[in-house]
Amino acid sequence: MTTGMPNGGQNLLFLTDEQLRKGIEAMFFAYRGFTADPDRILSDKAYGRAHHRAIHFIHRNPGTTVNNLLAILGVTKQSLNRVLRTLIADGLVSNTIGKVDKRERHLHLTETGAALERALSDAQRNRMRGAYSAAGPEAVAGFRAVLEAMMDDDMRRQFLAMKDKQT
Amino acid sequence: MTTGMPNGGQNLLFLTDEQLRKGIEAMFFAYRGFTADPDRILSDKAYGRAHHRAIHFIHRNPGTTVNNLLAILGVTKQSLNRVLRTLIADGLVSNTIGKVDKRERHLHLTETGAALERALSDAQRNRMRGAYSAAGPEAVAGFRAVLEAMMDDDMRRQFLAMKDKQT
DNA sequence: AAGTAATGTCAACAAAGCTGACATATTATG
DNA sequence: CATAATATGTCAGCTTTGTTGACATTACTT
Repeated sequence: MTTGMPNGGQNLLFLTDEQLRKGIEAMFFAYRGFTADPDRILSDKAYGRAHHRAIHFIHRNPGTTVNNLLAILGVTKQSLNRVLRTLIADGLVSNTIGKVDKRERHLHLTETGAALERALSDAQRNRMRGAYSAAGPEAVAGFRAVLEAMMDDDMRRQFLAMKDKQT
Repeated sequence: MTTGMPNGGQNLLFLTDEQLRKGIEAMFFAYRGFTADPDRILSDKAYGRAHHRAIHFIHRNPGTTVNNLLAILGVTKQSLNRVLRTLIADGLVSNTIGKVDKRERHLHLTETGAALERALSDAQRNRMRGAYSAAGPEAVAGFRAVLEAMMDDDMRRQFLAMKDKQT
């Protein structure tokens, strides 16, 4: 509103420890809300948050390789494999050998997988939509700006790369 | 951005599924950054994120009872007890019998506990401060508004109650 | 042909959540 | 006062999801 300038000096006046602490607590409580709806859906189906993340990013990056997914999720291949194995066995994810490089496996959601993805993301988007419209459009821009600035550099690159791909 | 008015109708136009999805992903990646620094500190000391949360909220609510802490953290008493037991055994948290109700135990950080709390929250505040000043003061207000709107009602009440207590 | 890369898998372990059962004080209530 | 409810602690067992380390297979690169 006021200046819009990247003026380091003035801003610091507002960043008391108390304010920063409230920001920290807001992240904590909000993240709980953020994951609550999908968690409820998943608990019926013997899947957990790890499955949700895999499904989400396979949906976002159809045909992604395992290695790419590992980089996005930031877990070990053993950990991801455990999740992926059940999703493939249950017919939610398909695994096709790469045409150019046959070592790679390209991951896609099946119809069933896409249906679960829709259920999960509908729930999560509903919450996000509610928060966005309660807070107003200016708030949304601020929200996104702070979150983006909070990421590690690597993650921000990942995040922005996905944006460029599919916006 | 555009108008600045609390116009409900227009806003919905901007809330495309894609935009909502980007918000969801921003939360995911930002939360990783948010916890990264404390996690690094804790991994040296055989403590985890659960210990961090307990320490944080005991610091914020000195003298809190176990039941109150359970409500804030949203875990079972068995789970909290495991964490609390080690913190007390290690001399980071003290446990005093209530004066008015002798069933209650009031929790405080010891000197050692407060020192660890400071290390942890310094790291986390530094990240938060960086994000805030990168994003600017308007963004901060928006960030907080969206996060608050994203919480479950119970959690929002907890969150605001702590604000009122110690701002 | 040898080395590197991508993937998968086994085993063992740890953190942190859960349920259920039960014990001990202490307080509240009929 | 006797009984019920509350606050806390603890044991045991189980689940999810992360970790290391080792090793195999296939395919690409040099």
